[in-house]
This record gives sequence, C-alpha cells and structure tokens, in this order.
Amino acid sequence: MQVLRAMKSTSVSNEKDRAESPESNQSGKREQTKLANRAAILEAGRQIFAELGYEGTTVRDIIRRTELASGTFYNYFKSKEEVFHALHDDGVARFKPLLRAARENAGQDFQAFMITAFGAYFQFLLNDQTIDREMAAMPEWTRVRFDTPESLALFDELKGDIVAFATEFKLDHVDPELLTASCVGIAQEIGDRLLRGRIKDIQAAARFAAYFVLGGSQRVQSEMQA
Amino acid sequence: MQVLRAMKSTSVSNEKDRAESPESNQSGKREQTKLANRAAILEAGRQIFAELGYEGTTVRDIIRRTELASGTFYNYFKSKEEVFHALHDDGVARFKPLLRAARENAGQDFQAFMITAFGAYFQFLLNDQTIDREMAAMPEWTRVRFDTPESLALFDELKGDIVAFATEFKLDHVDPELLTASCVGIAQEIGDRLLRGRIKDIQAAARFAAYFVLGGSQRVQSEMQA
DNA sequence: ATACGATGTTGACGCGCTGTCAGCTTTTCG
DNA sequence: CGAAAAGCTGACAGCGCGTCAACATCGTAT
Repeated sequence: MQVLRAMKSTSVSNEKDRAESPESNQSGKREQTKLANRAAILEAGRQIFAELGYEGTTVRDIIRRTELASGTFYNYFKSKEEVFHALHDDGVARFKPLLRAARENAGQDFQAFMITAFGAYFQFLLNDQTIDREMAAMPEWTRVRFDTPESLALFDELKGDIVAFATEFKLDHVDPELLTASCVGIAQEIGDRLLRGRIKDIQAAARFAAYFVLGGSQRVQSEMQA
Repeated sequence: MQVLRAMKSTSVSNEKDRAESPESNQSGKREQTKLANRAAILEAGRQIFAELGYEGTTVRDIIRRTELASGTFYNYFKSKEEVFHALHDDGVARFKPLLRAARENAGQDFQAFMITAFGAYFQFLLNDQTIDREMAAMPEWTRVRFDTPESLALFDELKGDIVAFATEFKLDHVDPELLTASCVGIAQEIGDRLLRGRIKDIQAAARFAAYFVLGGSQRVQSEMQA
C-alpha cells in the first residue's frame, strides 16, 4: 500500500490543490506518492536505526515500519547504507548554513570564527535530530562513521575558510591539510564526548577547541619556520 | 577438520614434545588444537576483512578460508564482530609498549613525549600489520570504528600521561578530558589521511601534531585563567 | 467518458547466511 | 585398555536479501 493512500484519510489536501494551483510544485499524484514513500522510508529508517543501531537494523526492519511492500524499498534505495547516507546528508545540509553564518559574522576575526563554528557544531550535534546523534548515544563498541560526498564537501568548505584565515594571519608554514584534519578531529572527538555526557558544558568546550586551534596554529608556525 | 591435523603433515613436532617436556606450557594435544584453531580463524579473518571490508565479510567467508566446519567457529567467537575486536586488540596491545617507551624516553620533556608518541603512532599505523590499516585503505564511504575496552584502556593510559605533564607544567585551567580528546582526535584524523596518502611525511605530521598540542594547551591555559 | 500505455507496487521466490544441536571423533585419564 | 569428557562436524530451521512477473494506479490522447 502506498503511503499516500494511508495519509489521505487524515490529510485534508487532495485533488483540489491541484485544481487551485495547477502548476505549483510537482504535484501529480504520482510525484506526491513518490515523495511520501521516500519520506516514509527515511522516517522509518531514522527510528529503526536509533532503536537497533546501524549494524542491527535490516532493510526489512525499515520497510516493516512502513505500509509499503518489501520490493518497493528498492525503488528508492539500494540498501540500508543508502538510507543512512541520505539521513546523514540531511544533517550535513542543515549544518552547512550554520557554518556559513559563522564565517559571515566573524568577519576577519579568526578567533570569533572558531568559537562560533565549534559552538554551532556542538549545539547542532546535541539539539538537531541528526541521525549521528541518535547513534552515538548507543553504548556500542562498534561504531560506524560516514564520509559521504556531502560530508567531504563540507570539509572542503571548512578547509577553504581555514586557508583564508591562515593566509590572512601569515600562517604560511602551517600545512592546511594538517590544520583542517586537526580541527575536524578535535570537533569529532569532543563532540563524541558531549553526546555521551562525558563533557557537559558546550560553551566551554567550544572556547577550548577554538583557543586550542589558535594557539596550536601559531606554535606550529613559529616552530616550523625555525 | 581441526587445523592441527592439517599442520601435522608439515610439522615435525608431535607427541614426543609432550614426552620430552611434560609440563611445559599448556601442551596437551587439546590445548594445541584450540590455539591453532583460534589462530587460524584470526588469520583468515584478517585476510578476509582486508579483502571484503568489515560490512562485506560474513562468518562463512572467514570459516571457508579455514579447514574448520562452520559450527566450530562459534566455539571460539560469537560473531565476526568479536573476531574483529580481537584483531583490533592485538594491534592495541602491540602499540601500548611503544607509547610506554615514548614516555620513558621523554623524561620531563613534554614536547619530546608528544613528538615521539605521535611519531610512534603514525609509524605504527603505516608499518604494523594492524587490521585498521587494511581497512582504512579501502575506498569505502561507510567506515567502522571500534572502541574496545582495550582501546579505552589505552586512552586512559594516555590521559594519565597527559595529566601528569599538564600538572608538571601548571596547565591547571586545561580540562584533561578535553585535552585528551583533542590529542586523540588529531591523531586519528591525521592518521587517517596518512593511510590514504593525502599526507606523506610522517615526521612532519608528528611534529605538527606535537607543536599543535603544546601551543594549543598553553593558549587555552592563558585564555581560560583570564 | 473511455481506453491504453507508462509507471510504480506487490509479495512470493530462490539463494545464502545465521546460530544450533545431535551425533561422531579424538583426547584424556584412571 | 576402556569410559568419560571435550570438542568438531554438517545438516537444519529461520530469516534477510534482491528480483521479478503479475497487478494496480495514474497520465494522457482520443
């Protein structure tokens, strides 16, 4: 059963919409169903992953929480991995503007950028319904990490920002690759501890990370040029 | 077929060993077989994981590369996950003495400790036959990360060392939890890039990381007490 | 309104993996 | 040597996987 049929009973919108706004979005019934099905699978996936963990969930678990037949799943995703990637990319996409805002607001102030960026990341991790948040909360020993193209694009953007600031501040002996890697590593590891409650104070963590990176960069610069 | 039987044909040692050294190690035939079987499974696991990736391998793949029957696997491990953990822990156990050596040799020199420790880690990652090395080389988007008790013990040991140095150097406003997290994050992220060839120079990377941590800690100390 | 192709859904199917267990072989020990 | 213990073996039931022929629904031309 397509999910649209199930929703019809509770939903007020129907064919009239199409009559009133004939060329609004893709609002053929077919398109609507596709969107609804995809959304249903993603939502079911989010729930099941949170309950069973990545390893523990099966495509069947996901589809079972849905009104769809098992075969339908494969019209939308190749595997549970692809579902997870989509969920993950959602999170990345929601975070991206926050990073951009941090850069806009910081102007030429490297320190402000770092504090805002780390703060935004930690805040985002803890508050936003990102799939990674759910997963990190699980007490598993075997974790999964995702490097989707979307993630990598975010890293690249971050690297661009960092290079710009590094140039501005004459950090010409600081390898941007290493610097970006360090920032990412720090963010991930501290973020992980925040999610597990080993660390509590987000603002303190953000300031720590920011000062750490600033001090680290400068020290590397002075040591490396010697 | 137990692997011992297979080895017998090429192995010279046999019952005589037991007669000659009756109470050497656990050298009952039974004990020997158990050791050999376990080792065979681990070795097969190492190969298969490297070939198929963590997600891609099945218990059957592992056991098939062995002369054992499928049921026997479960006398030794509960799942492929447990095999992987054992392999991972092997690596951790081999690295531990290197970290200890770094601390011994450094004496009171925090900088020397950091350079040696990071260097040892990167060297170890690239040279030692650790299972993680094999896996990171694979071009997957979905990675797996392991926090075994063994890993966590290593982190704790590292944290102890770091706290000792932090105390020595009056870094009393630097949260040890955050500092350790940062060191681990930096090591992991740079290590990852080394494994994938995005970064080449191990020594430069080690110095970068060490100076970064030193400078970072000091900056945090001075900012936080203000 | 009707009919017809296009599009998407359904669920049963064959295959392979999982973990178990009764039966058997090998080792240990008296 | 013989009996008991240990542990190996492979068949088995259960389940998840991805596919696909049959079917239902939608879009569109007449």
